Amino acid sequence: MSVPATITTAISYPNGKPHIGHAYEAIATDAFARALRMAGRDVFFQTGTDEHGLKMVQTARGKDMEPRALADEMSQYFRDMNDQLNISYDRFIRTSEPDHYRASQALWQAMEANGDLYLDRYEGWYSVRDEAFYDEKELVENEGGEKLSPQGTPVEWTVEESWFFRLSRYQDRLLALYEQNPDFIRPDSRRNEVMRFVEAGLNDLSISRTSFDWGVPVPGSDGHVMYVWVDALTNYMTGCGYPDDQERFSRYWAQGGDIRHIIGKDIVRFHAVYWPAFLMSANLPLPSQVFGHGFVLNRGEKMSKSLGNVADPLELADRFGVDQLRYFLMAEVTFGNDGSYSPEAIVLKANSDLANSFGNLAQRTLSFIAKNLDGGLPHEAPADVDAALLAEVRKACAEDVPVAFDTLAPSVAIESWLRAVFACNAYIDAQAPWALRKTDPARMEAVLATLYVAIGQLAIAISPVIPASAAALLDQMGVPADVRNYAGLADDWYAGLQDSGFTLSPPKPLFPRLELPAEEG
RNA sequence: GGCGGAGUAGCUCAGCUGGUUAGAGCAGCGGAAUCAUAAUCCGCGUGUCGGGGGUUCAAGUCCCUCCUCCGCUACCA
Repeated sequence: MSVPATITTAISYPNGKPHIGHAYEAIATDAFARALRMAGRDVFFQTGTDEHGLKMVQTARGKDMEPRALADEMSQYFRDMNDQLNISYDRFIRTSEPDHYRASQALWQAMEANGDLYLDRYEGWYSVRDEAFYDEKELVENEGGEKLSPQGTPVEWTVEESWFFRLSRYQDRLLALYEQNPDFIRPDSRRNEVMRFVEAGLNDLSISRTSFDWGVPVPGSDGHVMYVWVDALTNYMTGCGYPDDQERFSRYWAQGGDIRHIIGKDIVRFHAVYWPAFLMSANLPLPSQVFGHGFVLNRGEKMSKSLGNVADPLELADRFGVDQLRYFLMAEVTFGNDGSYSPEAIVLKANSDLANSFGNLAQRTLSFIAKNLDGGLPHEAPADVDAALLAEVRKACAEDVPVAFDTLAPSVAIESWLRAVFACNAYIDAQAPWALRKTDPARMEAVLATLYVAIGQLAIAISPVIPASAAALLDQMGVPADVRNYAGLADDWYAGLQDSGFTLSPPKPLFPRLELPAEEG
């Protein structure tokens, strides 16, 4: 039996609608999860929304709503986005759910039992708008002598009773964790940053609030709700059955298990420092990897509401196609680096790779078979060139692509795959079955059979990235569902398909050519 | 200020512990083919590898320095 795999996105804070960054993370994680399943792994893939905290309270107040009602409404947008982008999550978690309250409180009590929590006072200049305390020296004054935060928001001297977590105790254990597990934080640039941060010394962390009540209540401490990050991070374990479902928990959140968090580079510290410290304190297993991916920029610029360049991922998916968008983001952006997108870039990439190279390869091959063999499958009679092509395709699909996905390098996976696609196009041109049709029909069939197998392999291999299109193609080709995985690449499904008397219908193009967008106004 | 990353063909980027004429994709130019979604295939790059200096028989690849961009972090009290 293979080791179970747990993989998660960060949970999204739903005080605004999803933007392309949310879509990017969901798509990447989905591709990894699908690749893991294709490798035969028992996968648990979770995403969801992080609904507590002051900002939600304030946003709700602005709309004259209750926080919970706002969370209900906004969370749905994220669920819809996931569904429309064909994200194969096993659970969409909401931190407002009862079992999550239970998990958060159990974690809290475990940390408390370990002597890591204490009650103290937190005081300082607090900005309600920023939800943050500032040092005196960070403040600026306006003309009226009123003190403002660096962001220009009003601050007031606030004294708040707060629970603290003894983060300072965990410096050495965290550093040992990073040193013993070089892949715990990836990419390396993020790992370096975190290590420097921890080496510089850790302060205890304020982990409760009394100024609002939209959160998980601190057990046995009336008036306190948990700091959002304590409750947010716990979501990963909630979905794994913590604390009540021991069987499930030991399967998906086990010591030494394969547990990966795919998150944005802006929240690496919470996942790579606070989270393992909480878990150490509670005596629970740690995740095996935290991957901080980059941001997707709009034409190289960071998206912001004031610039008016916030992209709606569903609009892009509508316009260009879900799989086209997925493919673009996975192929064009090196995972871990920032990337850039524009409608032109999406169109260019989708057309050249999907429509022209791969889609057209399938179309020209399948329609040739449908026309010239009445849809009957061509007979194999492999010559050296045929075997060489299949060996190349198989290596790409069964070795290079899975390895790249496993190291969370989708652009590398796609590069290998695309090379194999190019090889097929070169092969069909060199073999020219349209010429063989009159001169050597048997050889023509051998060439077409070779291509049929190759195209099937390619479709299987790329399905984590473009699941719907790949499935549609495999359906057209009659490739059985049970070989649509990495093990199936070694299976001789073609012979079986031929024996079954399968007939190929005239194919329809998979990826319509996209139009270059007119000037955006 | 400290630490770290990045600066390679028009564009996006590969180039591991230094070693044949510095690579890929896209775009561009020329040709072939016509089965196919006017798609495909073949051929074509005189690139100061950010500037300068150094080490070495040999540096994009190591050292120093400078410039630009980015990230993390600390601070001017």
